[in-house]
Amino acid sequence: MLTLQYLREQSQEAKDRLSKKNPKHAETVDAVLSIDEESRKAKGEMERNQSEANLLAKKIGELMKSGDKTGAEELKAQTAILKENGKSFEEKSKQLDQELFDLLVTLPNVPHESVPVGQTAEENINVYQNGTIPELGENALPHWELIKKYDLIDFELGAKITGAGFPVYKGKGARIQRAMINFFLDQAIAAGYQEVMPPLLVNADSGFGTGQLPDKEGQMYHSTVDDLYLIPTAEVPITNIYRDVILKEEELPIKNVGYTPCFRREAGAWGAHVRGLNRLHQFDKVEIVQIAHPDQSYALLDEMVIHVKGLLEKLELPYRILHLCGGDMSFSSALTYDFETYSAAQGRWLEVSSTSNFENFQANRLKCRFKNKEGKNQLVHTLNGSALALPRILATLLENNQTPEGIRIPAALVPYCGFDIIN
RNA sequence: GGAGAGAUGGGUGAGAGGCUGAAACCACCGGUUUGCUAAACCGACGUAGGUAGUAAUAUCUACCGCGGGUUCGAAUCCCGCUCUCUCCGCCA
Repeated sequence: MLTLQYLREQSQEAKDRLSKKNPKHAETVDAVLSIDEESRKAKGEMERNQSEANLLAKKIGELMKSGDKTGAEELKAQTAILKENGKSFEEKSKQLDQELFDLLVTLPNVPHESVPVGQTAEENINVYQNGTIPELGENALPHWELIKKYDLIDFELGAKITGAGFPVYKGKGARIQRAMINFFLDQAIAAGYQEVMPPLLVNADSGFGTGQLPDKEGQMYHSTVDDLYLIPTAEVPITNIYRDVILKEEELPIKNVGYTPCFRREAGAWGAHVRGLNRLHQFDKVEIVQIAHPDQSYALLDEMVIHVKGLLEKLELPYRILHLCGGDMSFSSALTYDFETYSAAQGRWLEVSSTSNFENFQANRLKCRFKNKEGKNQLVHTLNGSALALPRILATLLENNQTPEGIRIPAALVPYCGFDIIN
């Protein structure tokens, strides 16, 4: 959620930048500002009224104590009208606040000035590419065929137990999952992240804190009996650790890493290109999260990018980094880099990480602040990135590393797997 | 699941309709003292929002788990909810 202060003080800049995401937002900004003004006026009236009532109540108290009952009764009569007015002022103010809030939550984060102009994925800018794309030849199999051939994952079995998109990993398929999780966690810990293992279900407050609610409710599994949501990413519980927290400046940056399964309904997203591991309802991901000083957040974003690059290079996978254009960015993000690996048998780039700076957009909802040098509470910046999401890494790894003898495991993973080939 | 107790500022903890935005103690911060450290003493010390001012600041409003209610006036009384603790039951 954008801060009112920013919209008031930099309304033109906000409008210009929001137009990169969608030109319609400029109108919303104007509407927000006009309601804000109205709301402040209403609050002023309400507070003056309340101030008068408080004063009278005090006087009545004094009269009662000195035994002047009739004087007290006279003043009491005067409070009736104030009370009546107070009610209507309060109602009006509440209504305006609600309107303001309802509009404010529809505004996405303001894109960073470097964000490319564009509406679709085609307009993202390829800022980096590394690794060699293997020549697989005629008989190369897509990962869903390889999975069958080597009996690594059973999609039908998962469909029987739960439904489509809930795979059952078996044998070396299960072991390589566990290996990747441990590898990714160890790499993050070595880079200075503290591991956390958060709950997999969250309440509505947490969903709001990171921006899943109220808008993207349909993307999460919802247990209505207890009003809890299955997490779509570890970002939600981990970032919400810092909800309603005032940190010390010297505690920043906070770096957390966590492995969790992620649950996504992916409503409406099913269609072409979702075979095999390309899109699942449940998948595993290691997520890195940072709570940062605003002055440092972009330097830390670069650091996160370097971390993710390191992982992909250790896995020996060809990848590229996209600087997302305004129209392709998520609601909460100010700047996002997507990492894609090239899955050679499918001949496609697959998104395996999304690494973003949210600036104070999430922090404003979370009320996560730090006490700055002037002793004032200031919103932190939040960042997060996948490091990494497993299924498409596995898909790429299987496809790119297939040989007549079997699937070669990259050296970095061998100690974690306990085997160096799947055959 | 049943019974009981509780939730107050960074922490401990008083307050039981008006003198309480909240005692006291501890921590933190600033200062005095000091060879250094410590101690002692003095002072400041919650959050959010509005208004005035370039600003330091002043002033108003709200907040004692959350949401309602009673009252001229609520941390304090009443109702609902959430959470914590203790005992019993069940249980990986």
